[in-house]
Amino acid sequence: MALKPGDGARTLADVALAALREAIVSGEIPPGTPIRLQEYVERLQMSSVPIREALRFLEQKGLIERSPHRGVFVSPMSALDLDDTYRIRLDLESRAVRLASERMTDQDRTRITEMVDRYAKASLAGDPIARDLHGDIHMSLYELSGSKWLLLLLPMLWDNSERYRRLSLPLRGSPEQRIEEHRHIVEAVAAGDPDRAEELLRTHLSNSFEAAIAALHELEASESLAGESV
Amino acid sequence: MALKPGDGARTLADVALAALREAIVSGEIPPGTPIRLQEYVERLQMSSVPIREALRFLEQKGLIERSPHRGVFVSPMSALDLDDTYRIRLDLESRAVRLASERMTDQDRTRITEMVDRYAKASLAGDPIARDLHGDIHMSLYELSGSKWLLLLLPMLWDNSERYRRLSLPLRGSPEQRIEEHRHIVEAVAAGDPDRAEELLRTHLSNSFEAAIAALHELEASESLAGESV
DNA sequence: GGCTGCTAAATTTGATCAAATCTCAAATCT
DNA sequence: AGATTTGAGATTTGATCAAATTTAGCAGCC
Repeated sequence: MALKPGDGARTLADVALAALREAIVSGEIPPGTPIRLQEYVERLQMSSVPIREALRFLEQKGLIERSPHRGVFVSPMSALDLDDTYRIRLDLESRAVRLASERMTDQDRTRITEMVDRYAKASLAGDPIARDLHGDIHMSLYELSGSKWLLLLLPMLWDNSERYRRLSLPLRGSPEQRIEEHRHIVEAVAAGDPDRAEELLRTHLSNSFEAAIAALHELEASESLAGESV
Repeated sequence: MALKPGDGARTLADVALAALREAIVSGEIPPGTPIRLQEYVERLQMSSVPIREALRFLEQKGLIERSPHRGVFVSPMSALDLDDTYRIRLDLESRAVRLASERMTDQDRTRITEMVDRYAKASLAGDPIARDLHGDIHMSLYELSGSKWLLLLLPMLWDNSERYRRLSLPLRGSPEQRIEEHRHIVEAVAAGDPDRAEELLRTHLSNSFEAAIAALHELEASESLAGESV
């Protein structure tokens, strides 16, 4: 068992949730794949109850789709879905950084600046922890918005974006530009400049989107991704 | 049991979900109230398993909040939350009607126009079914957007808005204006005019927001709503 | 040959029971 | 007296087992 209750998670359902989310986001379980209870009972070494709770959660999160009495399936990926995800994310994440820009305390400023530093260091060193730190930065911006609903909605879109982003990772060049993009966004937020923060964020997301689209097309050209119609 | 699997719902968990959602949205269970498993086991005449699954779903939907080993609580309501909800809803629902405007088929046009007619009739007759039809109209617009993610995110915001809207119902005047607002929005969407559809929608939501704010202030003046900090 | 209906296996879904955790008040210690 | 510990009751959480549903294969029929 990779994680036990106590390592941040308080219940087995939380453990199952984290494991399933990671398996889906990483692409380990490809789109369209059915998630069989028995398989994860064995793999996660727990009964089906917490796993089923985690699946209900993930259903409303948009990562899986349920067909009653037939099972749950990893949500399909497609260029349309990617486009849909990013357009909405642009709207909401813009709002988030604007709000964050207007609410920053000194403590927030030092915390998120340090976070970017750690991310930069790990990314340049090729440390795989950089992936988590990258997520932490964006999550922090969501939190700093002070909006309950942005904090609920944006992680849903983030997780879906992340599925495409991981596809594009192998194709990416050096990390310097991406580090600078994050540093500049955070600086604008820390400086309390919503206009600049929003503009930098939009550019950043657009770049990220372009990279994902390219990776996706390359992939769709060869194999055809599982595309169950809902 | 109000609903059995077969009346639209395929599983008991769906039944529990519908019942709990309605109880929360209607205000029957006030904000801050703990939802005790045993109580709903008896009330819904089912074991705790499907109820727990429904609760996980509602948690990610934003209607309840969980405290591990302590229970789940109905999410608090506040002027800030109302404001947060409506601002995001304005962004996303605007996008939805714009997209819908560009995708309407003849079949869609007749279907949603008939829906507005039924809503108008029921509303003028004081038939309580009008409430459901009102929801159906907005849900249809979400669906017609063709966006998976809007269809996932907007009902979350809708449900939360609905909690405030129900508060404001007693204070409202005649339904004629609201009927016309919906008719005009749907006409603009059916006519394929995204700009006009968006503008009418924004006005409609703003009016709805104003009514809710007024009702909320009236209420906050007297009793204090349960306000657990998250 | 192709279609229909039946049976068995696999799987999801639900019920029941047991364990773990939290709450809160009474008891003990300083 | 005030603070800390302990223990009983309530509640959530998890495991196990049973029921219901779907699916796939196969026999029988037109």
